[in-house]
Amino acid sequence: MDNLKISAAEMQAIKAQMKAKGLRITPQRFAVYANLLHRDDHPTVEAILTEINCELPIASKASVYSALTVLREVGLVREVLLDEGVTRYDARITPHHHFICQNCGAIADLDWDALGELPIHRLPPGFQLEGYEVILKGKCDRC
Amino acid sequence: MDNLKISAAEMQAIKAQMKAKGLRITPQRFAVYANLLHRDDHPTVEAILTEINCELPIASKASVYSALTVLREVGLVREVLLDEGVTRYDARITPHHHFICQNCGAIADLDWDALGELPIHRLPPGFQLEGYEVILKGKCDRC
DNA sequence: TTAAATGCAAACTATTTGCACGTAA
DNA sequence: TTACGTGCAAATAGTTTGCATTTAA
Repeated sequence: MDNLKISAAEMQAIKAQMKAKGLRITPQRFAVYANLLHRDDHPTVEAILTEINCELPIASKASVYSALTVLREVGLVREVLLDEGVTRYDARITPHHHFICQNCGAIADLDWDALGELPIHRLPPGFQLEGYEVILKGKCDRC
Repeated sequence: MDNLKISAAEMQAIKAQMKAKGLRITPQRFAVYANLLHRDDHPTVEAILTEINCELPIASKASVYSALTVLREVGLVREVLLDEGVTRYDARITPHHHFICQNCGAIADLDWDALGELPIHRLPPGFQLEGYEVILKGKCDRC
């Protein structure tokens, strides 16, 4: 059912999270969410599809899109707009920033407290701030 | 040739900028760049196309894509990844941040110095920072 | 049992490409 | 004059949709 080696306990925990959001547990949805939880490379739909179908076919592309849509709707995953033309997904929903390597394109998560509180001097009048995200660019450790 | 009312002087200035980058001046390229310089709504290709062809047809969609590609290559315009599925363009190349209204989707520029210097506590070892951009989310003045 | 999810294929949208023709320098 | 740009149409890539079939609860 799944090419990840996860304990039964963790499997239950993941399912519990999904149930708590009112989602029906299907093998496809579980595979997508579990896969996303176990990687930190902000994969595209294509990449998720390849990994979960690696050993034996489990989900179609349409189902991956569908699973991601509901998972996003209930707030278990979010999409990241860091790449041209493709949407990438992330199951890490606690606030954090992103570092993009301009050499190899790698995307690294940056803990929220790696940056201090953002000093906002002046927001245009009438604007209400609800959140922010910083995108850092440069060279990663491997480049 | 163009539905914008710009002075001959400004026209020359724009052409000079393009020539300085080694670009051949064609009506299509000029229209695209001049249009982009005169708006601040980070338009999509579709929006640019509509505006420059508003009075009389001047450019095809392929030419707008082509113009944007060269303009981007020489650094006169940049793309902004703030929207799902579409690439938006910006002729404002000096560093600035973006505010996205989560209600109406409007994208507003935020001057660089509206925010203070970003306090970077700890960057992972081996990472070299070259620049950053902040994306703020909330409600704009009209919502 | 049954409302909801899946899979497939077709539709759609954004973008790219190939090539004959036109034009800026 | 000629290398380069344009326009059109066809190709590609990412994503969405319609519908018959299957399945989780």
